[in-house]
Amino acid sequence: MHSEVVASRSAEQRDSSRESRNGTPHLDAVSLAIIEQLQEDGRRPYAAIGKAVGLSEAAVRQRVQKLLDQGVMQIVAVTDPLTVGFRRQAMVGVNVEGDVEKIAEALTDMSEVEYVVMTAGSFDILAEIVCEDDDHLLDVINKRIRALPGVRSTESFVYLKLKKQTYMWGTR
Amino acid sequence: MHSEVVASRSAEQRDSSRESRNGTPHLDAVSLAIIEQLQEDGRRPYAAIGKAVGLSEAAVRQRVQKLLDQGVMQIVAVTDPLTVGFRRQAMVGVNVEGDVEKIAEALTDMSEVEYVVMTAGSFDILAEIVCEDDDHLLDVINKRIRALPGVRSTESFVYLKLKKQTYMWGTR
DNA sequence: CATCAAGACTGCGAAATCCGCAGGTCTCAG
DNA sequence: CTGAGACCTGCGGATTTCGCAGTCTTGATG
Repeated sequence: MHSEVVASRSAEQRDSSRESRNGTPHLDAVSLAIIEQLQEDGRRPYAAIGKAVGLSEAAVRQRVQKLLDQGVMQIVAVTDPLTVGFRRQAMVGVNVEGDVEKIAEALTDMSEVEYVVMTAGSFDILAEIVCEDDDHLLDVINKRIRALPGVRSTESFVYLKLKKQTYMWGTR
Repeated sequence: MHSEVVASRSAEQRDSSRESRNGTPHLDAVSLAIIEQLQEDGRRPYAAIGKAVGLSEAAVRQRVQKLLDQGVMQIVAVTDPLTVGFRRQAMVGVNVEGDVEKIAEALTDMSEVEYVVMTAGSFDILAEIVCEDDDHLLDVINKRIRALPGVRSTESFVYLKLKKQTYMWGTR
């Protein structure tokens, strides 16, 4: 039993503050294991996590706090907005001429936009938007997004039904 | 201060177990407020939530437990897999001939697939996949997804950079 | 080589939180 | 009128969280 992550301490343990080239903090195996635990249950007690990854309660607590502070992970409640009820949701593919980053930034600033990712392929950006109703959705897409200078075209995919939503990478 | 959700108790308070036509439980204003609290911080103590929404600690605890049991929400750690490091991620649009639901089901069963949604528009399904590396990604898209009987075509959008990821609907 | 600073872990009380459970209230059905 | 169901509050006891002091290792410095 006890699938501990031994990690032998003298190894690359000490470098969880080192930065990799893209500016994001390096994560060792123990932190990954902690994240996995919290992907299963965001409220799992530190002591239980510690037992699972082979660390003391206090150490886990310090690591989790750092991961949160660094923005590497967040512990939140997630729902399917459609299930919750009164919303319209859609994915919007955007084509940009000029500075893609700038458009992505503009989308990020919209409160209706939950998710923005820059992609390779026939869209430059994918953005997920959550709205009150059809009118609101229409307004955001046509009046706000298409109006951004540099947006060449958009294509919308209105959500009909969410079938899966997990956060379990690493756990396999 | 104290943005309490009064809810007057005699009103539509008593029906949080009633089902709306699509089989999902009805949520009253108080449960929504609780979810909002947990969208800000998934580990917020029940007593603090109770103070914010005007309920006792025990009542909040019971409601949260029920929301989790019903699958209306989950409390989890979320990260950007790309930030965490060693992964390739992509959104795949799928066109189906025949039973869309069945294909969606098949995608749901794949561990690399994190997110599946049925949509209206030029794709029938959007699926987000998380992979170890390019080989793995290629394998999943070409060998596994395209091989499903009923999949007419797919189009992939490889993630370059995640710009935004929030869970704050309702909080605005 | 001795020393010092930084980073990470452990141990440990005190304070806060979580948890189960025993009522109490209200509503609806019979 | 009565019972069942749903939801709420209050309350101890068990757990967990929290802050902090102390230890150990690593790496830089004189």
